[in-house]
Amino acid sequence: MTDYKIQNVDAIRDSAGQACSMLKILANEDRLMLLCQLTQGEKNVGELEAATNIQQPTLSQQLTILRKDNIVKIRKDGKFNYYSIASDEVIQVMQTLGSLYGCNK
Amino acid sequence: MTDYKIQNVDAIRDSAGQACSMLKILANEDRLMLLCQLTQGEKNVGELEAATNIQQPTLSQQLTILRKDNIVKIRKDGKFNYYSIASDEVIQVMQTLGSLYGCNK
DNA sequence: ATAATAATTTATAAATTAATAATATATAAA
DNA sequence: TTTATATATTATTAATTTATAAATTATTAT
Repeated sequence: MTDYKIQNVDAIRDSAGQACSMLKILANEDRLMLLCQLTQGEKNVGELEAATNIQQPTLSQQLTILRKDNIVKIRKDGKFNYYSIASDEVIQVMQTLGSLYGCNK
Repeated sequence: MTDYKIQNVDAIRDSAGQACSMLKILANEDRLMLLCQLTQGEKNVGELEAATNIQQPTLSQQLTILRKDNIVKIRKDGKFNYYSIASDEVIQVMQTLGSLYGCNK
């Protein structure tokens, strides 16, 4: 190839890396469905199950992934576990996606 | 679980599906780097290689994926292939990501 | 024609993610 | 304290994605 000017490739890759780890988590239909629901506010697992038709163990699994990456936070109340979105970045991306695909309507 | 009201789950899943197929393509560090570059305008493969340090066959492979999903379009000029972003949705998402992580600066 | 440059394609192994089923834990009600 | 409900965890297999290397095509210049 010809010689072109190289400018702060590492900085760009670093940004891309950060954005990418978030996108990898969003890039799953179940998780996206769950986050869609949570953009409307806190919901417990049963509510999420009813709103998404995702079977319970799968749902719990995906919530665990979201929890571990600090995308959502949990609040326990009796035998119910309530989830809500914890990441401002995710809220913003979900907003953009919602306006493009209507997935948070 | 308790019984909750179910409303248009299928419609939401459909939206999530669409958004998800786009996110799956963005959720790769190399592809994201390339799209970052292309938000600045059309670039040929050599320029993309220099700007990203992605080795050429990998780069070509990822561009093929982006092309097949109509995320980018190609313009051939002599022995150079110029790429640019073809999807308005992707432009919007990249813009949001750029404002959050600075990856299109 | 031959060589050089720009880019793509193909193949394969390794790694990651998703799908599914079974089991376990925690809280509350009977 | 047994039972039911809500939720989480673990294990296993299947599928998808990524990484890497080798070979090929296309265009231009010599």
